Amino acid sequence: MKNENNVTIHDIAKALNISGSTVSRALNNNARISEKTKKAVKDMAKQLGYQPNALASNLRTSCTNTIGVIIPRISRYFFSSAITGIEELAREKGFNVIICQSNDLEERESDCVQTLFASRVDGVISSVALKAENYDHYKTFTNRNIPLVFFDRVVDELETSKVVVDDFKGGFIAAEHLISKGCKRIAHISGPQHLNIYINRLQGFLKAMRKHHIDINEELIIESPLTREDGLRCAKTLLESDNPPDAIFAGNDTTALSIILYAKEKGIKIPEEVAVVGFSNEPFSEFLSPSLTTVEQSGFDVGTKATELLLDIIQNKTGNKQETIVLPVNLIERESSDKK
Amino acid sequence: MKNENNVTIHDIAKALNISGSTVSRALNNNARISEKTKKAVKDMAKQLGYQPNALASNLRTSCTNTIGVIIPRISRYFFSSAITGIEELAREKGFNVIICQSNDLEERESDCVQTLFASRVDGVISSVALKAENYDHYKTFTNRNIPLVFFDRVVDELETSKVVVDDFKGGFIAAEHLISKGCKRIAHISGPQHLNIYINRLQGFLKAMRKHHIDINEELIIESPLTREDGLRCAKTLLESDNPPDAIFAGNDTTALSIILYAKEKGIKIPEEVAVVGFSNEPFSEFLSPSLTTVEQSGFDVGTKATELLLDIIQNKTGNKQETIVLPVNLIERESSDKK
DNA sequence: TTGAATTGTGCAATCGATTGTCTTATTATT
DNA sequence: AATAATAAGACAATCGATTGCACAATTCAA
Repeated sequence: MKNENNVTIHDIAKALNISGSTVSRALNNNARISEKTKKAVKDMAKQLGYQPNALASNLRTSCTNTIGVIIPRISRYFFSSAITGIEELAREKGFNVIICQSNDLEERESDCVQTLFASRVDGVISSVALKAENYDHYKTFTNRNIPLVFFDRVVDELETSKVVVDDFKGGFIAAEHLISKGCKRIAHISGPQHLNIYINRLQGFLKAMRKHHIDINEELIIESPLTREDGLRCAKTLLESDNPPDAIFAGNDTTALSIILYAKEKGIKIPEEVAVVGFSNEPFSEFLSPSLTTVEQSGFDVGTKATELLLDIIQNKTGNKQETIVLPVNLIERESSDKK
Repeated sequence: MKNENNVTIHDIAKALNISGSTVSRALNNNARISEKTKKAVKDMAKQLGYQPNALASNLRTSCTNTIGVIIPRISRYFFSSAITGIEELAREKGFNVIICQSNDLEERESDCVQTLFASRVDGVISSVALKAENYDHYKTFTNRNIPLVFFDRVVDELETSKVVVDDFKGGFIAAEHLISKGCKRIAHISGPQHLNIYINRLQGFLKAMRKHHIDINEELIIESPLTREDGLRCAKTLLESDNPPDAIFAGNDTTALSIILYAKEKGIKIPEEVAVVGFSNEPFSEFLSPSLTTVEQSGFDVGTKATELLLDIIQNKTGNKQETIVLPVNLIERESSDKK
């Protein structure tokens, strides 16, 4: 039917016999416009079906009301829930969200930065790629004073605000839980040690071990990219050794999954022979058999908090405060560690 | 360091002592500009670190190189993989993607439409909300000739191109598989019958039953919103009846999951007492115990195909061809139906 | 009554890239 | 050599909203 929707402020102006600038000001509730005029303008706008042209406004004000998000992959539950949190708050505040996936690759991440920059986003929320070791591309934002907030996988060398979960505590309670179950030889499959989250999980783990005076066996702490495949390698290494551990704290649920599958295949009993704890509470962890004890972290909360921080910087020009917010974690006890 | 990046085509023009229009045309490879000039312009652009201002360009050309996506929820694997497919292709072709979640609610979906429309997207890819029964809000796009492509959950009353998987065949092979395993009393938990995908799954199921001359018992076909909770209700209804089925084909994996959990709790053996087949091949289905036989559908492929279609309409102005593309499905046989 | 203060609007430039039309330079045609 | 045809580039308007400044109308004080 109506094919045209090119109602501009000038159409409103013409209809009311006033100027475009007055219409603009009226719509923006500028104090210099009388209430009477404002009402007239708004009524007419509604009547004509006026839709502001964001493009024009953006060009003039050079802000796009859009925030960019860079994440490793959207299909991981933690990240998709973070996005849900980000979107919900952002939309409520009138911001659009553009999402880019790095696929955990440095090069892709660099592309994302370029894309978002070219889109003139007003701010960026990011969780860095696993395989990135150089973060210079983020300077595209920081050099231009485009607000940047990291979450979960954060980078210390970049001075920005950050939102993380309490990985240290997560590692600590996971280890303490296993200790309380009577485990003595506790292994930890740790993630890449250039990422703070894995450093913290490991440190929390070590702290619990020391607190309870349990020997820390270097051989039982291995580093892994924490993929499904490498999890299998780790499982093999640990479970087929001469002196296997009686518990494994895996750096994430995916690795814990690999261990459970491997143990099942080899007839190794979980939790009797080896107890397992993961990290993240991925949706599948509940349905595994045995179901997986894991440390829960809320992607949604992390996303929401990061957005809150970012919008504050954008709207209040608070500058990069370099705040770091730590959100709580908690242990979800399930069968995989349920030794009597 | 450099805080300013306001290099415009006019800066390039000034540096080379030519006009802005020439620079613009040179950068766009316009035929009216000599190769020599083009090279000079491009070199200077690089040298000055020129970044085109998409806002200005968008305003002038009134196309934003952005496509909008409306999905029920990003955290469902099928949809997040669809998005991965959409994004990958879209970015490759120079388009940005804005994602909105309807949370399966009609009202939210309507909001998404408004948001995307206000963002002046060049086209939209959508999978409709489960609880939507009125699709008038989509006319915001169709009335304005904004290309629209549906995927998976499509709406027949709207005349657009569509991408679906072969739900009919999926239902058919699922049922035939159960029949081949010797099941006689086969139940089907079907989804909302205003959505074609669930109609088709049911019809495929019925066809297989008829083909193999198996009685279709009305009591064994129940409709459900296919949530985790309602799955439990269905499990109860079916498994606690006087004459329970020996197989259940669930409309999705979530419902199949509920059945498996319920059966486990009640000590009902799967697949011996009741075989179960799901639909979607959600990531968790592989790890369930017993692992779940299911019909695989590639979200990635669906997303890619939908994007292909949409971009074709946008770029070639092919109009709404009302093409419907059907992608293949295949059965993944696992333990939950592995009767000997 | 006059000048100052206040209030409400209009004018016109602006954001940066695009594009129809016009101008000049070059080449081709006869 | 003269004209037509073509090529290469310049000019200026344009997209639609915003905003500094100018200006008119109204109110107020003295």
